[in-house]
Amino acid sequence: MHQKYEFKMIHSFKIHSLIHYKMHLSPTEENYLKAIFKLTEEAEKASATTNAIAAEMSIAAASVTDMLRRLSEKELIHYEKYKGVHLKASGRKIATALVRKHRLWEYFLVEKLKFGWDEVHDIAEELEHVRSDELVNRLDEYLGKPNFDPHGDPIPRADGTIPTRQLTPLSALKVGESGILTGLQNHPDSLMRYLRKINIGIGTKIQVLELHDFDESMSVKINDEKEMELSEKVSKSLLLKIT
Amino acid sequence: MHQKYEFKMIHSFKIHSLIHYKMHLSPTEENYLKAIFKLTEEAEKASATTNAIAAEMSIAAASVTDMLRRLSEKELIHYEKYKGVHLKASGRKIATALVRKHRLWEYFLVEKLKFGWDEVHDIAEELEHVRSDELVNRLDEYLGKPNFDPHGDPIPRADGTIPTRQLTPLSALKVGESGILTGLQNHPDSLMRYLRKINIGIGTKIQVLELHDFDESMSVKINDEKEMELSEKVSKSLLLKIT
DNA sequence: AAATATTTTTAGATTAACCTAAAAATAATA
DNA sequence: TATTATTTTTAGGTTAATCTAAAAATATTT
Repeated sequence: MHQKYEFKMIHSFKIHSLIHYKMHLSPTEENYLKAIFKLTEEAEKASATTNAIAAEMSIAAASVTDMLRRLSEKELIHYEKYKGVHLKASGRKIATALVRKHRLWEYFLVEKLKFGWDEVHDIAEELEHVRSDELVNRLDEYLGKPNFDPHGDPIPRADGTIPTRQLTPLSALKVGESGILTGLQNHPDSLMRYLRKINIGIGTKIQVLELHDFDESMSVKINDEKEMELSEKVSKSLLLKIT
Repeated sequence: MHQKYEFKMIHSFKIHSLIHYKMHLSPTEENYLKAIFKLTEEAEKASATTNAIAAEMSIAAASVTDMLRRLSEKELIHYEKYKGVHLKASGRKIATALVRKHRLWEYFLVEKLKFGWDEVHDIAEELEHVRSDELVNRLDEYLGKPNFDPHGDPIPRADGTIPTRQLTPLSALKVGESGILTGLQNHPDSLMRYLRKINIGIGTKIQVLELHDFDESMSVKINDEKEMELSEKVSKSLLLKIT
């Protein structure tokens, strides 16, 4: 009898640290990993603060602390009290897979279902939590294994690597230079609705005609046709492939 | 001051009974409505019992009672203690919309992503909870507004109506008669994997060659080519359009 | 109709994910 | 460096959705 209990105790270490076929995370937990990914890897910061995560997710800081403790127990993040947080390899893997799913679904929504690029974010936010590797792979195949989503953001590949390109913000161009709009620095709804309205999108050719040093705005020519003014804020948000 | 409070009290009735632009339900609540729909409308029963719902959803009966109280408060179901439950119009609307979404996604998965018909149920179960009317409508359009899903089940239309057909179970056919497999009485995974294995699917022609009254099994000819034996259980599950 | 069996509900707990308010730790400033 | 401000954590509470065990209601059988 005593032997039996001892046997049991010796083997009572944490199982999930050995068997990690597939950890089951709630959509909420996945969203935390995504937020941390965005604040660290994508923004190239060493670590994310509790407050930054709270702001990113629009929840109270106390809730974040709570969840960080739990994600830390699951070995998905590296977290020390008061010291900020970053992803461990296992957490990064899950986060990139989520970004991959999100951007593939956005591609599907725009290319196949003909949604506008400013309409797809919230829907993809839900679709990305559907759990099926087979689904993602077949979707990828069906869409022709795209490398960039409708906003020009890179779509992480199945192996976790992320396609890159050399892009230049429109604001860095000199008079006479031109390029093709290929990505955005960031994409708040307001910017995307604005670009849609003035008919600028991924693939649009933009040439700098004139620079106004008073407010850093510029006059540009769109697709060799229309002329227009772009503010500093907009020109800094547009990433071009130089032609 | 007193007046002000009185004014407030007079207007403090339940708001959700007036403003029902779009009630926000959790996936869990949606699943209860779907289960009740399946047990009443689809099975043509007057009402569903607590135990039946619990069995359908694989949860404890006590949990069901709890939820029935809450769905009843939201005016989605008609529920009296110990008397069983059925959907109110508002609940039925939500349930049919869910079935519509589920079956459209199944159609997408099979027709576009080339999944087998026995692989799509669980994935569609998640996809059906993605909340966007625009998405469903565009998906419907993209798929060519299909009326039946890959299992032959009717896809409810946007207006809530459900396409119908006159189908006959294979078990009711006499020797010599034949038809095209057009639907299934029910579709447990086991049946679908079996049918896949023996190469029978929607559209397959089946002709009765011989009836064996010992066990109610039958010999049939498949697509005018292959002969095989089908058990009573299988022949009762296959719904044909008589040719 | 009484006894027994079954179904359903109630009571009381648990867990995840949030919250607010207060306390503690860290960072910034005088 | 002492004080003040900010950030983060802790403490304690809430709600949704589940559970088990016990009680109550309904149904079935003798």
